[in-house]
Amino acid sequence: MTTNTAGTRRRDAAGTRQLLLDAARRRFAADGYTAATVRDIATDAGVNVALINRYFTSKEGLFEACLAEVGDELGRTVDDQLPLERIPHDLAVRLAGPHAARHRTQLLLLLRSSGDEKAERIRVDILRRFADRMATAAGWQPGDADADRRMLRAQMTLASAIGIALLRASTALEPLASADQDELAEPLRDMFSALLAPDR
Amino acid sequence: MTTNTAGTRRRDAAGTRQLLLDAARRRFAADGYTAATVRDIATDAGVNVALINRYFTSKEGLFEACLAEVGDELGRTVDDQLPLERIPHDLAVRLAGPHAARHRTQLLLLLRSSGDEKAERIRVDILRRFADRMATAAGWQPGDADADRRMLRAQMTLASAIGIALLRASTALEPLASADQDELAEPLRDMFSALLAPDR
Amino acid sequence: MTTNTAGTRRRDAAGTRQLLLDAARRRFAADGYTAATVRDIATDAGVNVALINRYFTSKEGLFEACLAEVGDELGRTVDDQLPLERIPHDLAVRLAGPHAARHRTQLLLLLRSSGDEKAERIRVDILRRFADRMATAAGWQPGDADADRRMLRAQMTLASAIGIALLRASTALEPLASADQDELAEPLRDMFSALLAPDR
Amino acid sequence: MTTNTAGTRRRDAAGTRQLLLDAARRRFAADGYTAATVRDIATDAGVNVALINRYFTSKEGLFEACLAEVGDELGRTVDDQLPLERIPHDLAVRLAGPHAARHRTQLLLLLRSSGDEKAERIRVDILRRFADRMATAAGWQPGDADADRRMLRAQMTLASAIGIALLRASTALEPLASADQDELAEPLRDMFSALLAPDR
DNA sequence: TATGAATGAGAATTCATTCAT
DNA sequence: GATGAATGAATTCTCATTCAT
Repeated sequence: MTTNTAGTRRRDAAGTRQLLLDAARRRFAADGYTAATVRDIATDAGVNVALINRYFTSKEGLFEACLAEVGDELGRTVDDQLPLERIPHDLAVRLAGPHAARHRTQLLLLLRSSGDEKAERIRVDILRRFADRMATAAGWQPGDADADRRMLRAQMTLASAIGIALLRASTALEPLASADQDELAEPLRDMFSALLAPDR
Repeated sequence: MTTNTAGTRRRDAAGTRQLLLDAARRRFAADGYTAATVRDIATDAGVNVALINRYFTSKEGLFEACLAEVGDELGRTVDDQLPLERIPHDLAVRLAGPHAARHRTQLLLLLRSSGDEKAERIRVDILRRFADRMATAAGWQPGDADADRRMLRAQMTLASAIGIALLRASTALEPLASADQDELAEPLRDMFSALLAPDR
Repeated sequence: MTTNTAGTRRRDAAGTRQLLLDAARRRFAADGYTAATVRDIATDAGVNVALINRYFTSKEGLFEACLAEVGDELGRTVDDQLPLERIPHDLAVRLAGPHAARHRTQLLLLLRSSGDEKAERIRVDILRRFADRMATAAGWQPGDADADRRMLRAQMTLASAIGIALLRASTALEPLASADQDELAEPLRDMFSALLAPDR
Repeated sequence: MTTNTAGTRRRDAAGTRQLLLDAARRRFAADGYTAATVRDIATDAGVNVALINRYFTSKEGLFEACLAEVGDELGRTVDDQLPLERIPHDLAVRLAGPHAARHRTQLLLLLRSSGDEKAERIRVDILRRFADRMATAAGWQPGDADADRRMLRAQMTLASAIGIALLRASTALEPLASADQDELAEPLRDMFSALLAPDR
């Protein structure tokens, strides 16, 4: 039975919703959509399973809500004006900084597919927006010559970052799995400038 | 499907086994371990479901066999002596060349986890061996100074490649999803030399 | 919905109770006991679900209360002295007259079973009393010769009437479903006199 | 575990299908669509629940199959040429004859609704066909003057018969519930001739 | 009185696996 | 070797009900 520290039932809809979102994001990111069960998520959240359907209609709905939340967070945290030089460091913080656990789920979720069309649209939108910002940080404009090739590079950069996050999270591959923020920063810097600033 | 003159399926254990392995690899790579159903796999292979358990004991066993096969293939195809300069091109071929469909499943499978410990061990072994070869191609030796930092770079390179493969396969993100071999080759070259040959 | 000047629902236990009874009767009659959900009923009544348990203890209790109310209404409206000749017309009014919607639920409810023993007893009592009144209207006395055969006829008459009500309500079977009061009256007259006045 | 008399698993798809259909018809007829559970049905049939989905896709599908089967049976057994005089007797046999249990479920099923559109269409079709045959037995032709009024009478006759079947089956209302074939035949005769042969 | 958050039992359905043929 | 019928565990979701406010 779900009890808060006082031993009484929690009665805070918004709080419960958020507990579910947090637990779901972790589970979906770590196990993938299908392998994550609503029961696991509810247990992690310390909340009754039925509340998932109450608040999010269905498992699909919960997944969409997770994606939407990640979209919002990335929209807020990834600053348009972040200069190119800061991006590798920013990503290293994301991958291995003090709040890596939460940040990493943002990236991982972008690789998790539920098969549902609506969720898929949200996911691709986020990826596209994220890549756009990288391109912008690299000083590229939509109308530039070679805009398409540059966008490809931005997307490859993003894909690489997510791939690194995924391999770090899901695989006991050393030294990658345990590399700390500083160890990651240097190669990331090399990689990013090679991809996003090839001409300099 | 292989049929004899009587029109019935040939009773060919090895052939049936291989049909299942091929179908399973595609499904596991595309859908992930949990989302791929043995029924789908058997149907794709044009074979009775029960044969999966007969030949591979369980779904787990089938997954392990797929991984093992990928390990063998990579062991054979990734040449020890492949010079560093050829690796980006080789990878571009893998990602977008004429047999990309089959090659890509090799990479994707390396990100698919079943939760089973034995499969996990196989998977990590393959990844490690793969990264080792890249490091070797970069001219690094196990005993070198900075061997650890270099191994990290090799693993990040591998992770990036897999991330690109995954995003291409699972997401309608253009232009990345449809980029052809030549379009991929150039940025891959930049990225690989930045990661594997930072000093030159 | 009854509201006071402050715009909040009037706190009127009796009124709320009645809103629930009305909504429940409609739902139980239309959908059957199991298919009718307490949430649907509460929503129809414009009332909080929990009040069903507060006022009627349980869904069972609400169903019993509906039946009891129907029993009361039929006891009041079906006049002992109603002459045989008026019964078909009375029934036609019930089935297709201006207040048919509400009247029909009375009949339909008599066919809806919850499986609960107490409700079942109420239901059978109502049916028996209803059939008794028909027999009485036909001029029969409990002690008559052939009392049993006559009671059987009265019950068959009742069953027929309910069957017609049910088929009209639940099935798009034309012309039965849309027949109006006058169209129903004539055949009902024939049927009733054949069953209840076979000797004349 | 389901075993036949020999203690071995049954391996007869058609037989198992039929066991499920029989059990389902009884349950649906007796309890209604919603109240009947697939688990009950499977247990009655002595068969694993999952086979319902295997053979009928869903509970809905099973219900449709039951209706379709009833439609076929009624199509075969209700003879076009059955003279009017035989119908009441035929119905008495159906309601209270030696195989009443099975026959009665045919009628009851025609009052059970699942809410599914397809099932509803099947149900109405059967009712219409059944009423048509009664009208034909009464010597009526589609083009007759008053065809509509006569069809109404045929449908009311059918509704009455079903109402009697339902009240007999679902309610402990004596003497109706226990009346035997002969006791039912006489009033049925009166009722049917009053409705279907009002002019003679 | 009324509300709505929370719960637990039970529903239908899916799926890997086993077994008889 | 191959087939497909049968099984049981697990999954998502619904629903009546209880509880804190």
